Amino acid sequence: MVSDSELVERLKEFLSTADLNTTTNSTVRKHLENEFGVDLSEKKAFIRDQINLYFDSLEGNEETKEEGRDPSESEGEEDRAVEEEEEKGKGSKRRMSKDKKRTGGGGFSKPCGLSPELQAFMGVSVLPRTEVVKRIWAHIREHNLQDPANKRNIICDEQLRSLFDVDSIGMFQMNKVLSKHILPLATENGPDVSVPKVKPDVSVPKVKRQKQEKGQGGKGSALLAPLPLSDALIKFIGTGENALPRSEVIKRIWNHIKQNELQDNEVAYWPNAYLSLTSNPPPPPAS
DNA sequence: GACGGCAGAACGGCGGCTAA
DNA sequence: TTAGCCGCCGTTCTGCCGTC
Repeated sequence: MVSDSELVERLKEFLSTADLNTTTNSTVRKHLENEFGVDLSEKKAFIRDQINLYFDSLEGNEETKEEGRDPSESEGEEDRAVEEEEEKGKGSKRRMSKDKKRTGGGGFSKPCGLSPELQAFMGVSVLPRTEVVKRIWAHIREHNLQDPANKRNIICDEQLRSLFDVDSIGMFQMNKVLSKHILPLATENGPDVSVPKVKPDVSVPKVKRQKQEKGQGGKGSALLAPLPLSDALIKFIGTGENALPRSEVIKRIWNHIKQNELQDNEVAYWPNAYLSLTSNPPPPPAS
């Protein structure tokens, strides 16, 4: 087996001579696979990281070089490549993902508790969802459990059957069923009782769903949904209505501010206490 | 035709953006 | 200021489209 250090060394050598405008992660990986004569598909992430590190180090060098350069010459090949990509409207996702790289273990990287069945399978009680999926796929490949006719179908062995309770399962269904085995970790304040999101109609493709939702008011529609009002707010509104959309409440407050000339230099000096929803509103300040 | 790149499905949470 | 919306994150493979 090839060591990581050997991989990195050859990767750098290759990148230093390769045409960076045409070289991709997979061409680098294939080159290394040919060179070492081994399958590096399991090293995909590692190779990608090393390529990113290589480019990061290049950018660092470029920046230091550019300090003494004519600013008009500072637009390097990469900038032009980015501009070209933007013109084509392609690659935005990839660029965004690099630029907006998130830190911290939120989302899928958040450690989760595992069901007893999954614990038995994984050998640990806490793992991030991504790691669970990764390990299951490693198990699938190791035992050759993919349906040759349709590699998206997984033929369950005893271990997987104990998890999924079926003889075969689609790769997407697998994730769905896995969610039953991935549990929120208990916090200091007790178990995580966060309310699950209301699931959209999964029979409709995601993009179509989004378009439909936009068509029905889309963004901001939630702001138009009537919300129950506090006693103080009901008293303030003065019409007896006990539920109003948030936007309507704010509109009426602003009407009140304007009617009573409570705004000074674009800043409403209406004291917060006056708007307090837990106490009787004091009279507005005398002008 | 070969190849590269993207979309799509499934999941939950974070952070930026938006509207009033 | 605030609640909600939205995109992204990682992982897998297939199918489609564009480019050479």
